[in-house]
Amino acid sequence: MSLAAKYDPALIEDKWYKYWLENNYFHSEPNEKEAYTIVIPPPNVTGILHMGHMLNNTIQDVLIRRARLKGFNACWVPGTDHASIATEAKVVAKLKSEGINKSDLTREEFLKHAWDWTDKHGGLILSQLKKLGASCDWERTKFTLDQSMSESVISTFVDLHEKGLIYRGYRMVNWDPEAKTTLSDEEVEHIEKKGHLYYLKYKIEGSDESITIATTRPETILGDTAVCINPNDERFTHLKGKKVIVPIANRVIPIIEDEYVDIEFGTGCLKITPAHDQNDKIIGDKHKLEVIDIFNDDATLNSFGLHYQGKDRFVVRTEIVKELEEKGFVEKIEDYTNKVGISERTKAIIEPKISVQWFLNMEEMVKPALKSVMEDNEINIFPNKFKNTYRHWLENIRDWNISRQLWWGHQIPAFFYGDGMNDFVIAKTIEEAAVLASKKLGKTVEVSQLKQDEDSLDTWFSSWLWPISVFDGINNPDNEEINYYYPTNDLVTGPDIIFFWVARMIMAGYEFKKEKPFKNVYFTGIVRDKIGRKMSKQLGNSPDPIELMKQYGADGVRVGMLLCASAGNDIMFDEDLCAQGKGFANKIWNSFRLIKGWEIDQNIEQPESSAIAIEWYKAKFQKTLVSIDKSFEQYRISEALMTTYKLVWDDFSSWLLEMIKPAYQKPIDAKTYKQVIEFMEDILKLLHPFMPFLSEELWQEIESRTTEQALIVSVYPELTEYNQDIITSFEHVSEVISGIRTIRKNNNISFKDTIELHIVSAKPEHKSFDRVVAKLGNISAITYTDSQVKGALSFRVKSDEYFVPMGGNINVEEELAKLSEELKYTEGFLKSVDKKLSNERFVSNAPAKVIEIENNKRNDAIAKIETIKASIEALS
RNA sequence: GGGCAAUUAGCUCAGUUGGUUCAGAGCAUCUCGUUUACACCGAGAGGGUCGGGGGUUCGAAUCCCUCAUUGCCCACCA
Repeated sequence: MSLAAKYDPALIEDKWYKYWLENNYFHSEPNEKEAYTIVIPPPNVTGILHMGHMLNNTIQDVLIRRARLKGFNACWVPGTDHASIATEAKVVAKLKSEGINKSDLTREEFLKHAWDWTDKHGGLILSQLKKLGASCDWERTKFTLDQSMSESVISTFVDLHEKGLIYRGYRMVNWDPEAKTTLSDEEVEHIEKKGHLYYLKYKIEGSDESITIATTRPETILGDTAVCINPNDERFTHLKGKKVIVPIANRVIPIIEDEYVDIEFGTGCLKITPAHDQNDKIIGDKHKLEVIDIFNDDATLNSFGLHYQGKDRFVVRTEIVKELEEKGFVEKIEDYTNKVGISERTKAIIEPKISVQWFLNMEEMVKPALKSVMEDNEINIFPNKFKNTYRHWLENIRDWNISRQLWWGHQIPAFFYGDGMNDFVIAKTIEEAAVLASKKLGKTVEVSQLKQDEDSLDTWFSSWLWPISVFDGINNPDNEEINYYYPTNDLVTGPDIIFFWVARMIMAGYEFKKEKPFKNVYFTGIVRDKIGRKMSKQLGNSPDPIELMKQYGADGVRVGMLLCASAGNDIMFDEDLCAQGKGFANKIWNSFRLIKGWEIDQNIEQPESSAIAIEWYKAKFQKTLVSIDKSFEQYRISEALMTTYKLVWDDFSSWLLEMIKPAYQKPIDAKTYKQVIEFMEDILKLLHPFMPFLSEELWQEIESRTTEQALIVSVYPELTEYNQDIITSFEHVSEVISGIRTIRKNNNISFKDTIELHIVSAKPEHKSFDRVVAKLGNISAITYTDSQVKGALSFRVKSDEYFVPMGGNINVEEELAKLSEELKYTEGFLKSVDKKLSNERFVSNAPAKVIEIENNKRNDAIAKIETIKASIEALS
């Protein structure tokens, strides 16, 4: 059967993916082998594949496939995350487009819509991963809202509450007015925003005097309950104990003193709005100030907003400034840039808001998580630099606000029997809650008298259990699977979720399993475009991975991604690299085509050149194998790929195949052929993790295989001792061949014309490669001589000299010029080495080894100078 | 405001304890080549005072100081 001249991925990718699935190669069950486990960072259930996923999952698949080949029981657990706020926002938007308001629906009705949406769009991303070739154990696919996953979440909530770590608190939290929910501190991003600093005059009560405060948020004056000065500020000493009148609202509020106020900033005078600013809240609490909340949940003004009631905060800002100006309360307005918090998900500007929320006390939980990473090296973080980030966050951690005013998620298992803030019990079910409540109150409480908390839990409160809960290790703590697969081996994810997810998984691991969740964390870079911008929908600079795969093949895109994914750096993605990946696939394909096209003759002897070529390649392959292993150990995956790339392209295709290639239309000897096929097979094994489709295709093309013999479940090449001398020897030889090619090129000698080669060498130690040199240089005869050849072209490798006789038909001047330049360079080199060696301090301080090296350099240079001089003489 | 990282060829990056092969790789560029696997090819070539400046050392891309630029993280200054 003949192969097409070009590799066409479209023809084979689906075929092999189906084949792998049908034979259940991705599936893992606990057995006697050592486990190698990765849990996928679960993508949003309704999300679609983007370049970040591509990178992330390609790396995971590389690791998993490699582990499988290396004989581990490889298990890659896939799944999706319900992504409460993101998904709920999508559903709300969709309903809105249909004219339905969330507020008009009951919780049950809304959830019905959300599940419909999830069923319709959910899982798309998983099928996209299949296109990429991801060898996940699909039978294990989990969703964070699955029954068992939800039970895990609820039971850990109950557990933490029993331990006294979960509490309800009336606090200032981050409020997202668009999603109408609170957010954890981690879900708030800070961006710089241009705005203004407004200087507003407040009249002193019973006086004509006024005091000027500076604010960036003039609309909040309606919630002011004090004006604060620094007690040490002499400018305001006379105002101590007085009261001021809030403009427009005309409320009378006190002037208070607190050293918090920076005398230097603004006017040195600060308005206090405890309901809408974190710091003001603290000061307010300290001075027992009244709290006036002027906003509704959507950040429109409420009745405290007076005639601005019902209008949006930013509309009010503009309008109130106008009114203040008209009424003469504005002293001046300056341009001012400050940081504002925005919601990570909805991008809405965060409103600090005081409300009752659920919190998890992190103080104790942080300790084992810190220790395992920073002290015990139980968990390794790559790249190392993220350890600092990790530590800093954990050391400064604050309690985690885990409640969200959302419906899509795990409803908090708190059941209220009364209206009081603490009139609740925590239980896994409402029935259990009734029992508990009865006990607590000393009277029978019916299920019907209980009302469950409306709030849901933060999405991360479920995903932090992921490595445990996917193996049902919360509900069923001692089951076979959790014992076998946990702790997992590698976690591959982006550094942007180090706090959200990674740190919390580590905490959960120690809290609920008393054991780390994974041994290694590998943080990929963030995928950027080739000019360094983060990929985003808004910029439209993110290619569609599915389209890319159509264009370059999944293997091509995988290679393209990995080539630019150098460890520890952001990824500057350039589509050209996928083209390179595709080109590489084609190269491999054609190497195989060449081999496959040979006719085999059982009766011919193996040529000498082939025998030595094979010996050399064996050594080279082994050496490369060591280097690849080393790269993987350090998660230098792009390096491992590049090493493989060069092995295949340069060593295997350009050198080995050229060396053993039979003459045109001549057969190849059986011995060489057999060996080359084995080499090809080993190469396919190395390539498989990177390029699973192409490698499996060629593997099966070599000969027909049983299902047990598929490449995906074959055995990785073993490390053996190798001959370094032959590698060194060949390095010399390849320079010789290169020299011959240069001579041919510079003198327009066609490759079809044979030439002769004379060698002057004191120690002809590379003789064993002479047949190879002859073949690749198209040389009719190689002769060793003692003296320079007259009328010949020459070149030198180390201290050996090579002559191509031209029957005197050469440009003597040109040759002389070349030689004298080489001489000049070598003499200069010798001079510098001599200088070094004549430096007493160098000779007395440098280690013996270094001095020996310098001496060798010196001797080589001297020998070379002699040969060049001899050549010059021979020419002139 | 604090911290971390980066700065090496046109681009993306290696360069492990300072000392063979320390100035490298891949891509791109240029020249030549329709040699019988592959033009998604082959052969060859050019290209960097290792961000600037100082210092330590016999010796620095590598260690120290300083400046500059960029990126990221953290932080309640109105």
